[in-house]
Amino acid sequence: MRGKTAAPTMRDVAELAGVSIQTVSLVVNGKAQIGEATRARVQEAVAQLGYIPHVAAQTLRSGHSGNIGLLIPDAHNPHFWNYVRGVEEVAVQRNYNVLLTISNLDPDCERRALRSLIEQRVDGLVLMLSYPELFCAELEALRRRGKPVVGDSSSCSRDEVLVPYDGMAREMMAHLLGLGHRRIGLIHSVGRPEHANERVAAYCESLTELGGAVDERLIARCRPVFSEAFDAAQRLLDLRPRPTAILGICDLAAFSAMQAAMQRGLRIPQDISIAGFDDIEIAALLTPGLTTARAHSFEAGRTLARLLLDRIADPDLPPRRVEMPVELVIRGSTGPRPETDIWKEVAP
Amino acid sequence: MRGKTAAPTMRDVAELAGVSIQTVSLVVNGKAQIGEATRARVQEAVAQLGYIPHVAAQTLRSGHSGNIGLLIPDAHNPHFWNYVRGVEEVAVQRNYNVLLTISNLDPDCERRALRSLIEQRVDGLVLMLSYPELFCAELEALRRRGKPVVGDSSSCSRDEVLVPYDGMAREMMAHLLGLGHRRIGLIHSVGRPEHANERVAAYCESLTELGGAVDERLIARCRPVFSEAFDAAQRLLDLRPRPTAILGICDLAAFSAMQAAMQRGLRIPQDISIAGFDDIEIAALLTPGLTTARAHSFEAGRTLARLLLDRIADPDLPPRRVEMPVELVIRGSTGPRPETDIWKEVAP
DNA sequence: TTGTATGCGTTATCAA
DNA sequence: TTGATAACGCATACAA
Repeated sequence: MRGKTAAPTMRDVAELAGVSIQTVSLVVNGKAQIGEATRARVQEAVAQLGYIPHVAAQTLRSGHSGNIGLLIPDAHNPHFWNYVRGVEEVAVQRNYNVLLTISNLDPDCERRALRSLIEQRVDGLVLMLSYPELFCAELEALRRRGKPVVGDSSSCSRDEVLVPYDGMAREMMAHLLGLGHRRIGLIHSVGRPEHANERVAAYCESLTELGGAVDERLIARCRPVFSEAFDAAQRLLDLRPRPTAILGICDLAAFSAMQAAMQRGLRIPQDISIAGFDDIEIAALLTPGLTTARAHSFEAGRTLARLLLDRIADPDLPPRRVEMPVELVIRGSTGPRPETDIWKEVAP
Repeated sequence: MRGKTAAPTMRDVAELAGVSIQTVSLVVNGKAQIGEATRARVQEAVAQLGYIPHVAAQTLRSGHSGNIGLLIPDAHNPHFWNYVRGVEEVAVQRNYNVLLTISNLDPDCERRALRSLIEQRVDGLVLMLSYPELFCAELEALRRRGKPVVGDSSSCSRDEVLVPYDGMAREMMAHLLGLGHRRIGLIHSVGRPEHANERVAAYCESLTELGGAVDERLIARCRPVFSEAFDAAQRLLDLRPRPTAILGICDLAAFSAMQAAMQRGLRIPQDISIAGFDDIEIAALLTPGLTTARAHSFEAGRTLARLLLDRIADPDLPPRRVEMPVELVIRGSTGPRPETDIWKEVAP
């Protein structure tokens, strides 16, 4: 009794109910008017056999799979899980499944992930590509085949969700500058140097607009791994004069800065201010709470899914572009530049 | 030029290369020795057309889909994302894809999720069911059809990964009792009352073994949502005598307790000790670091995937059961019971 | 080594 | 309203 029992098919149901396969199909899909007696017999047979439709067969025949593909770059960052939650929620509401792939910021991973989504003939894709320039051919092929793609601005899709990191970064810098900070460290912990460059640009421009020059040493570059961001924070804290504020390229980077600062006995925000981007859930749970710029990632995920599913439903829809609002969340981790400034600490 | 172009099939490749479909199949799958010239022609045709195999057709024909299903209960808890990361990593290594579903601790969601995984004819399932008793029929049907299922102990699967919450809870209680704590609050924030009952039992037994009685008011029950856990913590902190320690049923619950305590100006651990379970990444990032019992969830996810894929590869393997180690992680959030005990605060 | 034929489970087209 | 039949893209058994 260990042998595999094949799953029942429509044929089995049809035989048991004494009808044709076509009738079963119509009943199961509710496609046509079926005599009450027949419908009941079929439904009973379905229940009795435990019949469950075979999606692969449906896909092969009908050309649509009921699955959408989702590719995220980094499974360590809660920010991206929020996207996943949003996409999944909307997909399920509309009777779609989500095929999740994670590129881990690696080009080969990303290629394999994208390819496997295409092999699966997903009905559409939500892509957050780290290496979009590598996949122009694939994306073009998807377009030709009528498979919609949505994503952030890097995905060159017809529909897109814009998270205005540029404006968010400017407001954040205005906040810090308004508190009197001038030596502001930036932890640029990203998958590749080009990432988040609008945030870096806003950082630089905000500083130069005040007449200052950008001190390159204040920009600490590293990979998006906690340990590296922590080291980057240490390097910033070692600078003399020490920065009076540190801005993380994301909340995770800001956390590592908070921890590095606290380990040195620095008080936040009395001795040093720290801020990040994204507003992942724990930003509010830290002590002090982390000042950040909200990326609305859950809502962005929901929106991405909606854009995608709407386009799947109607390919002729005009292109849409949804811009998330800029929203600074000021919490306890930022405060005025210390009166007793750190200049004093400069070694002779 | 907006019309959909159908994806090329093996037939197209065969025509372009001037060979039969069978030859294309052999080349693509590397199944047999093919003449060098023929192989080259086929590969060129594949590249030229951008041919990508159609998984649904392969599934239909071969009976296996190359996908495994994963069901997690709660997308808000990083603990479960660690499982996802682990499962995904191993799956990708072995050329499987992951179909992710989230039940959100809701029975209907869970039913729909499980059903859709079955419809997809996934080759196996990693299930973390919240309502296993509702799905006995489905699980039995999967078993009959040779679709392996792995999961935690609730899934009644042949292979399983055991996270010894019982032992973890006992060690945690020993740690707290050893620090002198006797009035220990427990935040039981779970999807349904039965969940985590081994932890509750260990809590109660550890206390009674010392001769004390369990004060039911010290067990604060709520749903696994941050706001509710926070309220539960408030209730515990309102008790007089106030507990000298609070144990969260998971790190997230412990966080809310930390925040509630800090908002009242209580110092951790001088005034109150706080501990949790799981050791999610941020536990180490908080100030103070959170004492917790490591659930090894990433490694557990990897193990689950390995068990599943091994069984898919060889259904006759003997059943396996992997038990994760008990590992307490003592950080700064727990300390000796305050000398100045809170008894003093008792209202007359 | 390569080609031909059949069927996987379903849907769609056509007849009845 | 219902039934028979073809076709979706691929893999496999078998023949050449």
